[in-house]
Amino acid sequence: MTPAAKAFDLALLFAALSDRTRLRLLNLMDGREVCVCYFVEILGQSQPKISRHLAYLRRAGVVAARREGKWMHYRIVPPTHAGAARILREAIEVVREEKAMKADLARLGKACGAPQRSSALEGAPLPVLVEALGCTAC
Amino acid sequence: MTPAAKAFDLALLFAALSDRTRLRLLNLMDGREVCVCYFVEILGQSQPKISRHLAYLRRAGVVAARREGKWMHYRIVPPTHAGAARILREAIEVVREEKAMKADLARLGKACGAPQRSSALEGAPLPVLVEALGCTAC
DNA sequence: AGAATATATTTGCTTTGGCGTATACAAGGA
DNA sequence: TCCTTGTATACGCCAAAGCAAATATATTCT
Repeated sequence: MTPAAKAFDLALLFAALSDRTRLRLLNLMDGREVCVCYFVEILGQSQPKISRHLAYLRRAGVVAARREGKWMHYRIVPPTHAGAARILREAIEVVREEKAMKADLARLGKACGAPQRSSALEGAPLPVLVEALGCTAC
Repeated sequence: MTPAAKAFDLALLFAALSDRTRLRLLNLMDGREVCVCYFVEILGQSQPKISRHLAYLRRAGVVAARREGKWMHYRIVPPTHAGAARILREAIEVVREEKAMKADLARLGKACGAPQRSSALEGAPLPVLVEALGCTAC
């Protein structure tokens, strides 16, 4: 059996990708670890809604969470299934081309580097590039 | 606006790919136009179920149908959205590696070239490579 | 300990989607 | 025209999923 033929439900991965909010979250997490408060601020959607979609992605094995004090950081964890990993990468690359997705990333950049951070984000830990993290899951 | 940034709902494409039966259908249609009766025979599932999933794929813009007498032939139609087309191709290539998908294709080959075709398929039109069709949608 | 903050989960509701069964439609043959 | 065959759709049911609002949990601060 080829390594790519393991018991992995690809349909489940596609289900995880089949929601616009989740695609936006993945786009924001591409290459960096992000704190929940940024998602809420940038997507402009309710905190429970964001949390629910993050939980969905976590159950699907697509993201992992790390707690730091009262903050939760989420990052993408590439599936061990080689084909699934290819699909996930391709999905994110394609999605990134959308105007709305670029706008999300721009807002993330602004929220971080802002001269005066948004009041809702005072004290929030900045997103960190995943390469800079200890490789807990790589 | 880049050509890849058109109003195309990628989440909808992923939803179309998020069902195992639909992935099996797409795998069988990869590169060829197939008659519904083969799907029923090879997947071993009820004809209404097959038809419903084909209708779903058609609504999602992923496949097109062609009538020939009482037979309906389905084929994949690559989305005009370049990114969507890449994702669809990648999905099919990954899915094809699964053992069960290879078995489906083997059964399709056998059902066509069989010395005595299965009784359920007597008279059914053979699948045809898409390159051999008039390019009605390419 | 008590209050405040960040996040997660539950509840109740609505929509979507999958299935089996029954039925409708379309085309060809007798 | 009737009958058969291939395919599509309608119906009824149930599970999953999306949402908003409320509540629970975890952590820090005072």
